[in-house]
Amino acid sequence: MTEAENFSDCTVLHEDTVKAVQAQMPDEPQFYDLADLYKVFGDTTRIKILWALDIHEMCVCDLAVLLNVTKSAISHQLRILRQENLVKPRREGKEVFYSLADDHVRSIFEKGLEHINEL
Amino acid sequence: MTEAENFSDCTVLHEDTVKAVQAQMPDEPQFYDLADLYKVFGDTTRIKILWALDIHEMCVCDLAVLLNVTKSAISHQLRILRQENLVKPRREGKEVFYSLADDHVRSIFEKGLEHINEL
DNA sequence: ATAACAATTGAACAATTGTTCAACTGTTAT
DNA sequence: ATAACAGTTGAACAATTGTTCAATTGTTAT
Repeated sequence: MTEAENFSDCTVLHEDTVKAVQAQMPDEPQFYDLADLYKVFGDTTRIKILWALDIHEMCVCDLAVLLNVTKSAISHQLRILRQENLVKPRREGKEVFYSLADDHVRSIFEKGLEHINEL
Repeated sequence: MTEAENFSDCTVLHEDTVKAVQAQMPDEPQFYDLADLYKVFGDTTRIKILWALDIHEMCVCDLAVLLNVTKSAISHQLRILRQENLVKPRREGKEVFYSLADDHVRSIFEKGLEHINEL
C-alpha cells in the first residue's frame, strides 16, 4: 500500500462517505470469524459431508465411500468442521458417528441455494 | 481412492444408510455452485467489500482506501464478486460505483453471524 | 496378548488463491 | 492532441489449501 494510493483525488472527494462507512464497519476479528466460517462451506467435499450428515448421521468410513475419497481425507475435513462447531462426533465401538451440531448449517445452505437458484 | 477403501466391513454394515443418503444427495454441479458462492465469502477482503457496499455504494478507489489495499486488489476481487452476481457496477464519469446486486448478501451474512455469535 | 478394523495424525505434494507490480483502457479536462 | 486520473488486466510470487501416504491410536474380539 503506497501513500499515493491512500490520498488520491477521488478519496478527498468522497471523504465523508468513506469515513461514515468506516465508522459502521465491525472490527477486524468479526470479519476473520465470518470468513473462517464461510471458508468451511467453500469446498465441495465439506459441503457434501454437511449435506449428507443433514440427511443422516454417518461414520467416517461411510462418508469415505459415499464421497469416494480416503478415510483420511474425510477425517481431516471433519476436524475442520468440528473446529467450527458444525458437526459433533459420537463414538460407538470402533466407529465414530458424526452429525450436525445445530441447524445453522441447514439455514445457511438455504440462503445459498436461494441465491444460486435465482440466476 | 483404492478398492480396498470402497468395500470395507463397515460399509457393508451400513449399506442401506449410505444408499439412502446417496439417493437424496443433489447432483455434482449443485455442490460446485454452492461451494463457489461460499468461497466468495471466505475471504476477509471480499467480506469487507460486501459489508461496506451494504452500507453505501462506493467506487473502487474509495474501497482501496477504506480497506487499505491497492486499487488493483480491489478490482480483482470485484471481478469475482461480479461473476457471482453479488455486486453491480455503475459508471459515472471516470469512476465506477459498486453496489450490492440484491439483498441475498445481507441475509447470508445474518445467518453466518447468528452462528458465530452463539459459541 | 494379538489380530483386525475404524479413525486420527503429520509430512509431503500438487493445486489454488490473493496480492502486488507494471502495462493498459476509458473518460474528462485543458 | 495530450495530460491526468479511475479502473482493469495479466504475469509473477508467496501463502494457503486439500489430498494422499504412512504411521499411530483406540476399540473389540479371539
